[in-house]
Amino acid sequence: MENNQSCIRVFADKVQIENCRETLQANEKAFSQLSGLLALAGNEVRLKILFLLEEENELCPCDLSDILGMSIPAVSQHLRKLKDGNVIEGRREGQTIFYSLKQEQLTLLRPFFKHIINQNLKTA
Amino acid sequence: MENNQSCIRVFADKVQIENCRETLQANEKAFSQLSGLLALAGNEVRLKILFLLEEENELCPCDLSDILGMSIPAVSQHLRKLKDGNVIEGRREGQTIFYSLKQEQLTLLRPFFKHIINQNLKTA
DNA sequence: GTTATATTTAAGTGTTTGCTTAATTAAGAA
DNA sequence: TTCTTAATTAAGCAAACACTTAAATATAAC
Repeated sequence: MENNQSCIRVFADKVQIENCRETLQANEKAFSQLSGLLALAGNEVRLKILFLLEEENELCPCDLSDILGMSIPAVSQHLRKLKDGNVIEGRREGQTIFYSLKQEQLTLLRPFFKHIINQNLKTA
Repeated sequence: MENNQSCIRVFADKVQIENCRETLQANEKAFSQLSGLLALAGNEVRLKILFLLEEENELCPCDLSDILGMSIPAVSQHLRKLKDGNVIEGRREGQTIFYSLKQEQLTLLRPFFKHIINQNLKTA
């Protein structure tokens, strides 16, 4: 945005624009956090993982690899992102690590799961 | 996944895994569509645009550029993605194009907007 | 100890993303 | 028509993504 060729519209509502700017600023943190979560869920593989964890309660990378038909490292890297994003957590049992959804983000995620189920009902 | 070194766990629940596979397959379309929408909303700039359109009803690329503090082409490209994703639509008025949310996807989007507002209340 | 299993991490790579600047299209005003 | 404004499109590019294969880590079994 070097060359500010901003199209200063004649009819631009300066007050409205200023209000919007303030709203964004006031919610800065919320936008950043929420978009982060949505970006995580915005990957089809990760969305499936989240959905499966909701349905099955907990699953290990090995199972997910089988279910999703993709390599273990690929799954593991997705799980790491979800863990870093505070969406899932792992519990060790011997050599196996069981991942599950963290309660924290569930409020936001549940509508997605419901939506998927609903779509299914529509098709049926 | 050439070299199927799949860790066939001793305790793996084959029935569970098969059920999961079927669930994924049955909802294939829903996963692809929903992850597409979430990927759109998973970009901070686009999330802000969607939020602003909800609040202000409609806005033009020029206004959004001012509000977001980014170049018009950058905004325009985000709008295009949202339009291609069937999330927003444009209405021409002279040289100006006003974008607004499409009713269609609003059911899924509204919880996000509410969440942002709620976060704000918490902070205040 | 050695070996096997479950998982993670690291390095490499092709693809996608999101911006930039410049060119183009579209409508209105002179 | 020419000029200005609003918006889009195109080309280029750095950064992020999502996989791959190979190496490393961690626990359990022998």
